[in-house]
This record gives sequence, C-alpha cells and structure tokens, in this order.
Amino acid sequence: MQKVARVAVSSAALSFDKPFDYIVPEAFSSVQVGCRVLVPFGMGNRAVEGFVLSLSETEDTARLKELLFFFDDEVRLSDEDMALALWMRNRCFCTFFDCADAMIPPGVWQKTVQKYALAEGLDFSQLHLEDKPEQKAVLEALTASDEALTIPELCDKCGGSLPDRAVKALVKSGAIREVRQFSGKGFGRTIRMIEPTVDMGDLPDIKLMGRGAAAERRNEALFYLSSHGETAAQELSYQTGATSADIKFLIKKGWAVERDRPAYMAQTAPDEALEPYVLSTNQQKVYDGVIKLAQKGASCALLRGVTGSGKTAVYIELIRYVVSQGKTAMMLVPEIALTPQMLRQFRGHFGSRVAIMHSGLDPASRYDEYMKVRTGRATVVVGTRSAVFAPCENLGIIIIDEEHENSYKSDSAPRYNAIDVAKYRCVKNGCPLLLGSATPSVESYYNAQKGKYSLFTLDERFNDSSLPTAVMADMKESLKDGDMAVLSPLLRDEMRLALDRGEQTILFLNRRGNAKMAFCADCGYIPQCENCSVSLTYHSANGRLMCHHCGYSQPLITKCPQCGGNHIRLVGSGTQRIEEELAELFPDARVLRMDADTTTGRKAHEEILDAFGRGEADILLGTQMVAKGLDFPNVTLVGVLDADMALYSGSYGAAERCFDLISQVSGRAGRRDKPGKAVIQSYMPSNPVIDAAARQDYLAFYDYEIKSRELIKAPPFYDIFTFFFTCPDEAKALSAAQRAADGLKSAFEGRYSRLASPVLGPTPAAIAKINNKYRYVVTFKSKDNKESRQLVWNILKWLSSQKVTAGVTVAADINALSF
DNA sequence: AGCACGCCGACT
DNA sequence: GTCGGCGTGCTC
Repeated sequence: MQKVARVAVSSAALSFDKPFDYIVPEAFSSVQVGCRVLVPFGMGNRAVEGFVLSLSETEDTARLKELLFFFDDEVRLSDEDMALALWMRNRCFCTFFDCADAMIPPGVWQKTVQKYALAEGLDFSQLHLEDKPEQKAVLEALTASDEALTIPELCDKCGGSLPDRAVKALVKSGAIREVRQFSGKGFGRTIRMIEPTVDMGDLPDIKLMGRGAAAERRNEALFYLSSHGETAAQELSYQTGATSADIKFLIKKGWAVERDRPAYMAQTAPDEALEPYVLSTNQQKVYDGVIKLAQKGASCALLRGVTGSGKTAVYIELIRYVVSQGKTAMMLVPEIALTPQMLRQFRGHFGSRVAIMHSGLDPASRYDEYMKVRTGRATVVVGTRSAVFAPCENLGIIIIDEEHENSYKSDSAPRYNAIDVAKYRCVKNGCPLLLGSATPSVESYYNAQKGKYSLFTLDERFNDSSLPTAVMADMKESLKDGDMAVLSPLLRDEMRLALDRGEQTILFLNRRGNAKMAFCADCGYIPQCENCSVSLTYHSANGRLMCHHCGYSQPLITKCPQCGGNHIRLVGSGTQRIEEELAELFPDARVLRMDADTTTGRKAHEEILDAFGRGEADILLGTQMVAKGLDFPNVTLVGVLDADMALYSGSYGAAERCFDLISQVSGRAGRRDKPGKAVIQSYMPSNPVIDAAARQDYLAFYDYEIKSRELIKAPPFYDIFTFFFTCPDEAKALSAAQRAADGLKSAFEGRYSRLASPVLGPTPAAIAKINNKYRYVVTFKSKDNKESRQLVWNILKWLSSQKVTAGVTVAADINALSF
C-alpha cells in the first residue's frame, strides 16, 4: 500500500481542472490535508504549486508521479476551509486552486521561483555552441552572474532574444540546472531604495542614456533622484514613469545605487482602553434581538440604521458578548471605511485580541495578523472583503457593515461575494450573520421583507441630532433662466448664509467629475492610453498623465500631437469651473480640494481632512470618498453637485448606488447641535430615485426599485450571468463570444429549455480594450441554481474544446458589477 | 495554459 | 537528408 495525496494544482485550466493523485514519498509522510505542495505536472514535469485536498492509500500507483516538495510551515487550510473552497468553485467558475489560494493572504505563504544556474564542472569546449548563439548567450549571462537567474532576468541579460528554448535545451543537455528559490515569506520583506551617486550639477548627458523614449525616462528619473535624494524604486516609477529596466540601467552605469530597507512594520502602540457602550433603548432592542438569534443557531439579520444612529456601538457590544462566550467574531467593512479612527476604536475595546486584515498591510504585518488569528491569540477580526476567509475557529458572529457596498464582490478569480461566503461560514458555525447599512441593497431588503432575514431598524439618530433637511435644486429651471453656473442659486444662497455664520460647507462631486483630463483647446484632442481604450487622467502629485488600468503614464504634454497647437488645458468636467465660480462668488472663502488621484495614498487625504476638521478652510470640494465615516461638527451645509450622474452607469445597480450616494453625502451635514441642510442639484428632480433620496425615504426608494428590478429581470428576481472574452486579437475575441452566444441559444432550445431566456451579446465591454486586450461580453438572465450553473460550466468546457477560443481568455461570473 | 509529439516545407 | 514550422492532444 502507498500513501497517495489528491492535489489541486495551480496550472490547471478550467477545462481540465480536477484533482490529480500523487504518491507521497516516505520523507514527506507528515504531509496533511490543506498543505501546500510542489508537484511535477504535465509532460514536461514542470514543478507547479498545489494544495492537498485529501489523503488516501492505494496499490494502483503505476501511473502516479511523486510529490516534489511540501511546505512544512504553519500556514495551512483547515478542513472547513477546504470544504469552503470546493463550495466556492461551483459558484465562481474558477479552479480549485484559485479558491484555495484566495483563502491565504498573499505574502503570508512562500512561493517558489524557478531559477537557473550553471552545472558544476561544466566544460564549455564539449558543448559545440558555434551554431547556437542563443544558448551561448544564456551561458555567458550565467557565467557573468554569481547567482542563479530567472527566465525574465535572462531575457534582460540576453538582449531581448527569447532564451526560453535555449534554456530548455541546456537543461536537457545538462549544461545548466534548475534551482528553486523561495520568496514571499512575510519576514524579512524589504523595500528597494534607489540613491543617486551624481549631483544635480553634473548629471550625465542624455546622449549616454540610450535612444528614444527610454533615454528620456532615464534622464528624468535621474533628475528626480538627484533633486529628491534617496527614493523607493516604486515611488520613482510612479513619479517619472521609469521602468524597472530603466532603473537597472542607471545602476549599471554607476549613476545610482540600490539598497534594501526593511519594510515598515505597522505600529502597534497600545490604544487607550475604552469602556463598554451604554446602549440606548433602540440599540438595546437590536442587541437583544441578535443575541436571541445567536442562541438559536445559524441565521441572517439585516440592520437598517440611518447614518448616525449608532450601529457601531451595537456591533461592538455584540462582539463583546460573543467573545465573552469564548467564541470568535468577524467584522467586515468596505475598503474606504477602514479608517485609522475605526481601528483605534476596535483596539480600544478589544486591545490585542483584534487582528486587522486588508490588502493595504505590508507582508510582514499581514503574516503577523494571520498567525494571530490562526493561533487563537486574536479572537476579533476586522477587515475588508478577503478577511472573510480569516482562519477563525468557533465563529460566534459575522458582521458586514455597509453591506450594500460593491467592494464585497470580487471582480477577479475567484469572483466570490463576501456576503455569500459569510453566509456559508455562519451556517457551518451555527452563528448569525448581521448585515448593516443605512441604505441596504435591494436584494437584502427583499430577503428581509420575505422573512428570510430578520429585520432590525434604527430610525433615530443618536444623541438627538436631527437628519438634515434636504432641498432639491432643479438645474433644468436655472438652465431655462439662462443660468449656466455649476452652483445653483439656491446653493449659492445657502453657502453665503453658512459662511456668514462661520460654518463649513462640503461640496460633493461624482468621482468621474473630479478626474482631471488634459485636452487641446484648439482641436479637442484628449490624450488616450496607448494600451487601453480610456483617456489619461492628470495626477497633480507627479504632474503626469496616467492610465488607471495598465499603469501607463506620460509627462503632461504642452503641444497637441494632433494639430500642433500649444493650448493644452486641464479639465475635470466641472472642478475647474467650480473653483473659478467659488473664487468669484466667495473671494474670501478658504477652499480645500481633494484630488481624484487617490493613488498618492491616504496620507495626503487624511492631512486635507484633518486640516478641514481643524477649521482651516470654509469649503471642502471632494468626492463621495470623503463622505464615509466623517464627522465634522461645524459642517452645516452639504451640496451634491451632480446627483444624477450615478444613474447613468447602465448597470442594474445604478439606481441603488445613486440613492446611496445622495443619502450618504447629505447625512454629513449637521451632526451635533447645529441643524444641517443638504442641497441636491439635479436635472431630473422628479425622478423617483432622486426624489426619494432627497427626502431620505429609503422605503419609497425600495418600493420603486423593487418593481423596476422585477420588470428588468434583475436581482433579486433573476441573476445575471456574464461570459467574458479577452484577446489581443479583436476579431478572435468577438468570434469566441459569438460562439458562446450561439452555444447558449442552442442550449436553451435543447436540454436547457427550462432556463430559456434571451442571450445578450456579443457586446464590447464597458472598457473595450485594457492592456492591448480587447474585451467582449455575452450575458443571459436566470435564477442562480444548480442547473443554471451547470449550464455555464458546460458552455465553458465546450468553448475550451473549440478552435475559435484558441488564445482567447474566457471567464464567467454571476451578477458581475462591471467589466 | 504549457508542453511534447508528430507530420509536412526550405535549407546544408 | 534534417531543422523547425505549428496543428493536435494530454496533463495523476
């Protein structure tokens, strides 16, 4: 009898993703289910990563290969995790490995890198390299280097010619050997710093920097270095557009040196301990209700609580109770809500028992936080979407705050929805799931209405501050009067009053409206990304035009490449005009603006917000980003400038997002003793969504929207299935999509006639090209159940066997938010 | 997807 | 005659 491991491998494609069996050699007999392993895969037996799904014994080992290696560390998936990964695979149209991989945060586990080194005692004269220049180049590169190199590194050193083939041949002939190196372990992570060795005064001539665009990037990078001093490599790339090859070039020329600095570790200074909350009668009612549910086993509850009604206090007291019962608790928040204030609050209540999990952590802290939960030192997890996989044992509650937020749905494989995963974990742990929101998603509220969820409501704002009164400003009317201003007369008047009272105003813009683009005033040319079908956005932090999809950037142009004119202007549809209007109307007012380029980090944002909080400005101009969890006591007026914008996104959730945006934002006014006012500017004030939002009437919005959802066959009545096709060759992407649409149609005419529904597409995706890959979609509507998912799997597998899909990446999702 | 095996055209 | 084109089929 032989011990056999059933393994999910990383390089399996959807079409042949199934468990593969491997013999467990004697040396690896301590391998367990959930361990990560390395196995030989495919005819070339290349080493690939995998997870052990199960262990068994058999005698029929004739066709089996042996495990190469297993990672014998603390990072392993539990039986519950493995079951969850299998469950997810069925719903997310991805591989076993994708699911399992997503459950351990990146950087926590080791990855392997394949490198190559010269074989010992190699005799060059025996190799007959005269007619094999590529192999010769590889050997020369390896001789010159004192360490093993990866394929990309060899590409670099061999001057562009693809060394792939040569490397394979050399390995086969025994001239070079494969070396495995480990990377990605949380400890000892470093940041690469680049330091100039030349002074501002004697920078080398640009002619020494190569030719064309590369020379200019290198020149600019060196100039940046010499004027700013030591800079992180990543920052240097952002600021100047230099590629890693450019930086290497500068180092090779001796104009700069690199050195590694240990990555910053999140500071864990103890926070001041906070006393338990004393709940109000209403809060207590919600608390009691959820505790009662918790005693009955698995369940789902929805808490609709208006902004400022004290949901967080209820959450914290529920967690306190759960922890006192010897169980663990998890709280998920959207990325933007994970603010330092919020973390301080949790650490104040639960001290070192809190683990924080989100993508912004550096790898070392990520590892620490993960291990804190795994070892049971932390019993409370606070984090974003992926924290739903935190290795908590004996869960007592999962809370998802702002449950309507889009960020709980993943838009890359595995395309899971954290709410569904949380439900699964709650069922397995027999504990409640609490969804909280001021503006619940229509799906969740529908479930509450149908009695599937228990419903709790917090209508009153805590400490008696009243909801701001909202007034609508009809922009169509002022347009008719010939008033072209961005700020309506109504808003102008209110702003004047607020200023006179010495109170503050926040003006909200749609995210898009705040983005700045360059454009030619002569011919209207707008610089586009070289690789994507989008316009470039201007970033004030580095003065460059950047693409948010592929990372391409270029300096701000001064001359139009289309007409040769030199009247390049920056426009953010509105921002500039608003600033001009503000300057004209309120010349004495101090205005702060939050720029749209969020990539510059939250630090800058926090500084602006802090300054505004200290009263250093009268007016803050920002996006919805600003709205989350802010509490400025002196803000009594809020203006929503382009309330309608969110309605036009075209997706089924547009109305919901619009309603959410307006309510979030107007709730920011008058939070304490001072009454607040919100002015909502709209071109269609009679639109039921806008109207309900202005009146802060969630139920009216829900009643309208739920009918509309039924009409357009959208969730919660139907689920929307989407197939995605991406390919550098547009015609190929389109024909693959067409084949999928045809396949779907015939499935609806045949075996799947019970699911028959119109097939939409092929249609170009909302962004038709990203990174030089063309994108098409095909969709249909159906209930998400075993049969419909089976159909999608069948289509995916059928497509992969078809020649038209060669070179086309195919994926599928349910209720995708955007593509 | 990656990789090997296999069966046809242009080179020494 | 062979090197190498990419069509086809498999991955424990």
